[in-house]
Amino acid sequence: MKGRPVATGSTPSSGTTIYSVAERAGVSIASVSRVLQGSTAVSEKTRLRVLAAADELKYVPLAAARSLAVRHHEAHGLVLPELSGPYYSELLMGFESRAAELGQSVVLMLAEGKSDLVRAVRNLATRVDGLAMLGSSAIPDATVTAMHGSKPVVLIAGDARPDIDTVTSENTGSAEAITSHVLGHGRRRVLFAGDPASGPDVRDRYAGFVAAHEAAHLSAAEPVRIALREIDGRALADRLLSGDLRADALVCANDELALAVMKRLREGGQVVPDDIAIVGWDDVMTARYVEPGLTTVRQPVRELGASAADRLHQRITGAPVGDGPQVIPTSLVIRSSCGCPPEGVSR
Amino acid sequence: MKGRPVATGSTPSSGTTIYSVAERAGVSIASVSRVLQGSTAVSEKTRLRVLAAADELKYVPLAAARSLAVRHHEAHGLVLPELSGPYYSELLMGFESRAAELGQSVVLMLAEGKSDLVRAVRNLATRVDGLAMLGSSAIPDATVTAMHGSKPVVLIAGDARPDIDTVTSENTGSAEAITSHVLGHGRRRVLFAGDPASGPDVRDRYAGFVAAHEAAHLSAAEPVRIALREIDGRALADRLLSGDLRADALVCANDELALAVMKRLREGGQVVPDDIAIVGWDDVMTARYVEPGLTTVRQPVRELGASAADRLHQRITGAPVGDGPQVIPTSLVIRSSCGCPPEGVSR
DNA sequence: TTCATCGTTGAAAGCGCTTACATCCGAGAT
DNA sequence: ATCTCGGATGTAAGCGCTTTCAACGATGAA
Repeated sequence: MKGRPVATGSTPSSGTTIYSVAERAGVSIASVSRVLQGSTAVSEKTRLRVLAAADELKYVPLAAARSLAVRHHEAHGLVLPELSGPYYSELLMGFESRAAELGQSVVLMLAEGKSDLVRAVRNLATRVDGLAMLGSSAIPDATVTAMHGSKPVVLIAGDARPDIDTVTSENTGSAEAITSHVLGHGRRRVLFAGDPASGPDVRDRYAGFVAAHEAAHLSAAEPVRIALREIDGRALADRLLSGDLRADALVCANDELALAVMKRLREGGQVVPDDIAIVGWDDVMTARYVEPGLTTVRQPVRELGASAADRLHQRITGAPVGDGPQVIPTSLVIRSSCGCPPEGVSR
Repeated sequence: MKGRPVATGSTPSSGTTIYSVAERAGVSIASVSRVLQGSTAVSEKTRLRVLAAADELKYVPLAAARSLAVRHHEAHGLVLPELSGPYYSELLMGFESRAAELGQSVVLMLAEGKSDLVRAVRNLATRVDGLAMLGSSAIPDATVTAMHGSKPVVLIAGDARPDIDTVTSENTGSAEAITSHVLGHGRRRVLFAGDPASGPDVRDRYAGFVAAHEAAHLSAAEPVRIALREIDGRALADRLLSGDLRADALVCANDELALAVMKRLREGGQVVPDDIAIVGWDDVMTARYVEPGLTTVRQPVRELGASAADRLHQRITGAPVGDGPQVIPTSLVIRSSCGCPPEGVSR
């Protein structure tokens, strides 16, 4: 027997190592490891003894030690800009649950407030087998490029780069659809709210907006370049109210913005959709609670997250992977803020 | 020189170990480790050489190896039931950002959908220094008890147990305040919606509800024991509409419920607050968008999360800690669903 | 009875890092 | 010039686990 200090037994589960289990079962640590890994070649007898011992001691192998030995972590990293609103939460839920199914832990990091992001990400990378990150402007390209090459990386809702895996939801098509829908209501002075430069999502949505106009032989207005928060929406509404900006319809790059505009506009005496139609993106909870209900594009964000976890895992394990970016379809949900009669059905 | 296989240099940052750095700097790995730990006793000269080498190689120590050597992980575990709605997201944001400030990674786990939760948690525990978990019924007591004793555990919004650290937001007092407020509007048939058995939060809120009645020499109705989701709210509204239940005011255990009830009631022709007053809990985004605005209790959830991270870290490092459960104050935000005139101010 | 074979098992070598501990060397004291 | 002391550095022993490799019976064949 090796003259090795052994757990005192004072602490229940912490401090119990593979040595304790081996001792208790009367076998070598190699055997313990073997049965716990479900490995080959262990007699049924020792199998049982070890299992019993492990069970009594509530033994769970220390992740760090295992990682060191097997040279991977059984963990996925996820970096998101922040977590307000339903979008990222849903994404995270999808990601976590799929990762868990794959036996992977997830270590999460929020970019917001980190002063040295690439340092933080690089540090995160030392404890996971691969990274999924959101491809928005909140996470600079340099950050992802810095990681790529050393560990598998998948970009969520990011730009399709030939060298990096991407999962994204369909944007241009649904943008074209929702814009056409608005145009179909006879609106002719329609504005797009959101900054195409803020990320691929918004950029593609604006592209769809333009495409819809072209399809109708109309010319699309320049985007109103603002951020997507409530405060920006209020500001936009004020410009509309003051006549600084004119429009009979507004395609907003997300619901938060759309909702904020709508509220302020109504406070200012405008009526939606009669005076101005408004549509958004995401189908947040509030969208179906406001009056009129907000017409919007629903993204299966949860699936997006799950896809990201899947793709990442495939890259890590070296499984065969389809090549192009994976795109998840979206759907239009029609309510009445676009000009449709109330009780409109989603289609 | 040790006859040790050294990184090939083919992969940029992965594969660079402390050995590569040492070699490049022309020093021993001990020295490298020393300067990277900011340890004592390194000459300025080697310091610089090592720093330079590490920088060129983009070296970051492998977390697992370090963990194994120093016997801790520099990571906090967090287990939440799920992530829908703003409550958990906010909590998570607060937790993550404080943890990051403390130099801790956070590994997240969602209870929802895990078939063997205690196994999952026990596994999680092998890669973190301590665990924070939400003290709701979604996470059975057995789970937390299983961990407690082996690693530091802090319960969020859980029952104050003498043996376990708890951070929680104030419930009973604000419940009493909001209930009194409703009573103050002359309502006499007020119902509480939510199941006190579903967790300490709801239980304490109901306690406050009762206390408010007692203070007014009224007798409090039994709680309407339902879950806190939209669907439950709709069902409740239907019972109200059908006359199965009668009330002139409703204190809901969260906003999601309140909002759902309110919407359905109005669809059914009731007017809020004239026919029935409704108040909720959490101050979600929708609460200020609906008509009438929802009177509710705002919890500083983010702070709650940060507190949890703090407390956990104190326990892990063995820092001195105040003893009782830490409770975060809440505030009433008065809008008009309670019967106050529109443009009510929060107080 | 002897030998080859195969299934089981343990010894031991790492995985990459930290950290006593020993060693070395130059500076100040005598 | 010799001795002592202390700062800087290297050596090596782990941290807890996996996994190769060799050793060990026991078994069936010859």
